[in-house]
Amino acid sequence: MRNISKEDYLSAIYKNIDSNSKVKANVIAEKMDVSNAAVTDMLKKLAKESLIIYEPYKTIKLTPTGESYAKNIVRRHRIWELFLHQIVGLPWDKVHDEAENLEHSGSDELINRMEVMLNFPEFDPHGDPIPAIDGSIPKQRDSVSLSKLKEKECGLVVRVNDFSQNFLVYLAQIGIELKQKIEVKEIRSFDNSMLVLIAGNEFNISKTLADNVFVEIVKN
Amino acid sequence: MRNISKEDYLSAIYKNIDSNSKVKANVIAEKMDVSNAAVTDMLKKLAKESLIIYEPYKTIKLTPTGESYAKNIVRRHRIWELFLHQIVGLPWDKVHDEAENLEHSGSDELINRMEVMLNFPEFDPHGDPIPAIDGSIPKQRDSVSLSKLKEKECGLVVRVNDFSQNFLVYLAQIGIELKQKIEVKEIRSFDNSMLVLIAGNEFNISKTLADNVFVEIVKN
DNA sequence: CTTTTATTTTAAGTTAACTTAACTTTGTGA
DNA sequence: TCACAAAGTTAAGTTAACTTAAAATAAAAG
Ligand SMILES: [Mn+2]
Ligand SMILES: [Mn+2]
Ligand SMILES: [Mn+2]
Ligand SMILES: [Mn+2]
Repeated sequence: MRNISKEDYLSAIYKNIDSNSKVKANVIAEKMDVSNAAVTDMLKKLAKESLIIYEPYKTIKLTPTGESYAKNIVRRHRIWELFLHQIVGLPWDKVHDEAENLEHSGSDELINRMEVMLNFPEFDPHGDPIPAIDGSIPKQRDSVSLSKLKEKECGLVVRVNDFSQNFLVYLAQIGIELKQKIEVKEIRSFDNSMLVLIAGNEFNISKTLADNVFVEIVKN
Repeated sequence: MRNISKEDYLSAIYKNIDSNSKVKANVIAEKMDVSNAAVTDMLKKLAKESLIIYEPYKTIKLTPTGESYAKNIVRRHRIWELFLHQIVGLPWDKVHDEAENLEHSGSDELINRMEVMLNFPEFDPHGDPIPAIDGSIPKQRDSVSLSKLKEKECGLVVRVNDFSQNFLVYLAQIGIELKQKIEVKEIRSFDNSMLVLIAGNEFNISKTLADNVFVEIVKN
């Protein structure tokens, strides 16, 4: 049977690898909300199974086996998210929590079947790429944080961080969704909040909000 | 978070209550493939939570709370089964194993939403009743085991035991599905096998097979 | 460099869910 | 009715996944 705990650790490791494909144990402890000691414990187990490369006091690296294992879990998670969104009609702010459990259930056969139903999708409801069955990752469009745009610039929403359910609910409320066009009208330099135009309506958004929305810059 | 083990015990207890609403610990151990000692252990925990009534060496009974808890799990299981069958298109022999894991995931909200998508279904793909959200159980049509029919009698399939995947695959192969009409042409008394007519084709079926198919007797 | 702080590991202990082995209770059938 | 098999419990031990507290190491800062 699937080992939920190990799967969650591996996927947390995968999602937190830095530019040097390394992860600090520290970060994992925080993301998983467990003690550092628990992480050390698990790292030893994962290393014993050759899923990670681990030496005391060093940063963690995934082995090729570990990486493909991790990618498979991320794949399951994101396919579930998209399935729940598109087929079941769950709003994008609810899919992450459901998928967090569902990712550990469902045979590969079921996951693949859902992938077919969804017509081999490349991105989940938040714009994150869905690893294919062969481990390849769809290329994402070049994007920058909305907070990087200058006045008068325009962007198409490519991805949003699903870092808080409340955040996603609010985005939906003001009309921010994938592919939506956003124009920056004004930037207030004292707090970096922005006045933006979304589908004909103006909204004032905080720096924090803008930081977590990623857009592809477009003309006009 | 949901407690998978406890949920599986409760649902096993529920599904094995006899005519006196009692269960033997023994039976649970077998169904769950664990030792009797493990069952005793769990029974104490469930009793401490007032989910069952338990006294050493006596048979088990569900409390009202325990019963509604158990029914909820059965409900989840069967809604998942039907969802996988109708929406995802999984064959009826595959849905049980998937649902066995999925039944522990998915918020109540998700389960209810699937129920709506399925238009408040009353029976799962094997003809077992799906408890409603209020705990009520759809009434099943009067049925008898196919093996009870006499020569020349006819029945409509109302329910099948999903006791083996292989069994379900074979049923599908010979055209036995819910609502299918079956006519008994001949019975061989030496082994109680039957020659039956299903959608224009004749098949010889064993007593064991007939034992696990339940039909509503009809004229003609 | 050396001190301080942050990170990581080790040690010891807990809890849930199991196991096997030994013992107790119950129910059956000669 | 009593002997014995079946069912159930207890005892002792294991494993996975955690905890806190203390010790070790690494990184940062003066
Ligand atoms: Mn998870
Ligand atoms: Mn997502
Ligand atoms: Mn289950
Ligand atoms: Mn079923």
